[in-house]
Amino acid sequence: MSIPTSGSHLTASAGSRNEQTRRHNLSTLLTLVHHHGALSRAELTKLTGLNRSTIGALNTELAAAGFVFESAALESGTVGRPSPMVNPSAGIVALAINPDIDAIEVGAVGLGGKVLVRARRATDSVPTPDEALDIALELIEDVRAQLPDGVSVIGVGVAVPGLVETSTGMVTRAPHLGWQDVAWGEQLSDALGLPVQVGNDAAVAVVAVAVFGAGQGAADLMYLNGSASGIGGGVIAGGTRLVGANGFAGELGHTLVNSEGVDCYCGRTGCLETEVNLNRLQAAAEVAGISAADAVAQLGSPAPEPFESEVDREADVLAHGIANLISVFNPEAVVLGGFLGDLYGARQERIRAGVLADAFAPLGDNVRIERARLGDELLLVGAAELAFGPLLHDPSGWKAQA
Amino acid sequence: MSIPTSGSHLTASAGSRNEQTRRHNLSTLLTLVHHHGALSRAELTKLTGLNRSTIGALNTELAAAGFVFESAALESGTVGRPSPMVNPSAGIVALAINPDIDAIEVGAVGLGGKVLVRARRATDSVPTPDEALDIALELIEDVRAQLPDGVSVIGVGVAVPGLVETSTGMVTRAPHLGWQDVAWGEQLSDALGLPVQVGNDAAVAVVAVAVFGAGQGAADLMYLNGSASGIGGGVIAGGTRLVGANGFAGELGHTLVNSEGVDCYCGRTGCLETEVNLNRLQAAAEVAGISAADAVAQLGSPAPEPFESEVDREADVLAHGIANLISVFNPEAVVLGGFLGDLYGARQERIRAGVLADAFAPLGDNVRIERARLGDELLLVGAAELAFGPLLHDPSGWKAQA
DNA sequence: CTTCGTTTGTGGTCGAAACGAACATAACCT
DNA sequence: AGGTTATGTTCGTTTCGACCACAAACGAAG
Repeated sequence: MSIPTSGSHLTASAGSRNEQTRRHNLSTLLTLVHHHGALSRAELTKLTGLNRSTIGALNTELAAAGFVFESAALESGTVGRPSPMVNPSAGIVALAINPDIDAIEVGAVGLGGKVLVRARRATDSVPTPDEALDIALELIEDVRAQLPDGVSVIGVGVAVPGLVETSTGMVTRAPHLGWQDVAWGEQLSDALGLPVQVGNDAAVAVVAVAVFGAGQGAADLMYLNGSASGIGGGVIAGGTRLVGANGFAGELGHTLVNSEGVDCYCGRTGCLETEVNLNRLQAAAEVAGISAADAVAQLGSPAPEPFESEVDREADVLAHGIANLISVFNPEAVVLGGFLGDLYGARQERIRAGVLADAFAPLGDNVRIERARLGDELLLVGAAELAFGPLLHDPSGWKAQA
Repeated sequence: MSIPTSGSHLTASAGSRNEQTRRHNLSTLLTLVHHHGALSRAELTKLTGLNRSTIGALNTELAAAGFVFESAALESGTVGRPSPMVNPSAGIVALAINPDIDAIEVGAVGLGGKVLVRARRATDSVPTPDEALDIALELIEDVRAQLPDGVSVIGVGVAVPGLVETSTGMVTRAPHLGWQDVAWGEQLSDALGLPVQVGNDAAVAVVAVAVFGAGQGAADLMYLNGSASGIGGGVIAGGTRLVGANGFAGELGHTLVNSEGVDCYCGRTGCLETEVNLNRLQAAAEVAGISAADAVAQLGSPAPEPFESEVDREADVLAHGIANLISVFNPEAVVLGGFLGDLYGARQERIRAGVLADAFAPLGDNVRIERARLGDELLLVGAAELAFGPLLHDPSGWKAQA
């Protein structure tokens, strides 16, 4: 027996130069510190397998560029010379924007993934692209004004509820916003003079979950988010987000869960999102004398029929759907956000048991099911991650700007 | 707007040494030549982006090790000095083994993916692990005897119809063979004194499809294979095989296609494999006066009821199932093998139309649906690829043995 | 309480590995 | 013969690791 080879890329192509090694190592180091938080130099040496000298040199370069700073060692209590900590610099900031149907939200996120400043403006109606752009620019001004002196904004990440062409920043189709073929990324970039990355909100969220949220550390992860507009989601497989040939992979809301179910706008019948559905939950709540607005809050406590049975039904269908997807992806963790998280909170045992009963024998046993943790910061953190991408990928290319 | 970042690994960790560059480049070159076939040095230069000098040096090293050989340039008809071709050496061979319920098959596959020699022995009953091992060893002796002098066997790849622990070569559970917790890989390795890699047959097949078969060149690919024992499959996503946390991802035969369907042994109801099923097809054939053995052959030609309707039904369900999976994976190509390939051959338009009608709007349009091409060589080529893995990953590590 | 050994880790210099640039040359077409 | 495309070789640059000297913590012995 020898080296296992699974997981290697089948399509080899790009050659590697000598200087790419440096780029890769700088990227690795900065990414580690950004995702994991402060790490000692000794820990970095162990994690990367690189030589102390090399770590030292790389570190000096990152510190000189202002991306990290060193601080005194923690009081460890162990023998030996203490190793200084390498911290992500909070002076490096990404702006995150989330235009949605009822509000525009903007945040400033520091390297390390902490949200430093937030601003939100509710809108009376669904904003047009131009309105959203104007509001976003105003909010950005507010946010930047609140940032301490000396921070440098390295870019902007946008999370849009719709299909996005990531390479151009074009919003191809955002049905809930009513946007179509809008070059929002380019317009924003022109107005700000900053690089802008645009992504789908679910795709952005799953990255946040994987890097800073409940899915931290899992290389294989499913994220399902329930909102008024349906169920979105995303998948991390082998440490990489599942993208698909056209960037549309991971439409988990449209997996079949009940052939006898309700017709879905996607043209099919009995999709997960038509069967596990916030509107249906709220409708049942109102019949039971609970206001639609309180439906989610009431999930935990005993409630009159038909609300109780509807909650049970949705929990069962959700479990069935998760089990179905587990046999496809064999994930390490399943993270539930939005009202799916609330549903799970209220029917944890029922859903867990349903998944175990339904999933292919060995797969269900080891799966970690969890609620999303980052709450309303999820999209901001994820969008910022989009903006941090180029920096993390090639720190040396950014030295000039810092 | 700037560099797109999708597809990058979220979990950075391993540092890169200077010598890894060489390993990576050698690997890239050898993999290109192995997968793509003979390439000129100039083409290699363009594909890898490396310097001519470097390509020359790498090439010399690979040739010295005996993995490739140079030959005269093709008569191109273009101006300029002709560039010599770099060919995969057929003197480097991997052995491939496929123990199945009714036969053991062994093949010798050369670098470049060509099957050089095959041997097969049918068994009267399902072979025990020991029986299978003995037969395999005999067949291997036959095969090696037929190989020309001077070829070197670099390893063995095994495709097993069951769950496999790839790191140890342990067959955890192979229900159709009735094997459980068999250290087949280790036994084989001990008997032969060669490195042995064991993999699941579907996983192995999808790699063959992606590298040498109908899915060639597709970075996002779904493969579905129909056999008497059900529907197996695998997924290539972003150029890598979908593995999952425990190596069990891609159980595509157990996605739900009909909640009102037949109970499946997996515990659920209406799985793709219970609804699109060879036995049901054969049963319908017999009622229609066609022998079970001829059922698949009759797929193309008009046939009496109820066979005709059963074929239509299975085609429709297959289309529905494919559409469902397309919305999850957004693949570039879908490849159908076994009787699914025959079914597609007979009902191509119907299945295509069904997929288009059912799939999420933009996703179905671009998908290439194809029949598997490598036929009964598929598993051998795939298993050999398993054996080639370590060599392709690190050619310099193998120089000594050549 | 001081001292000294042990442990763990940093800093700096030097050498080795690997790739790219530049120049000279070779082979093909028109 | 001239233009075009490609190879081969030498030399310089980049980058990492090995090695040696030294620093900072703990703890045991005097």
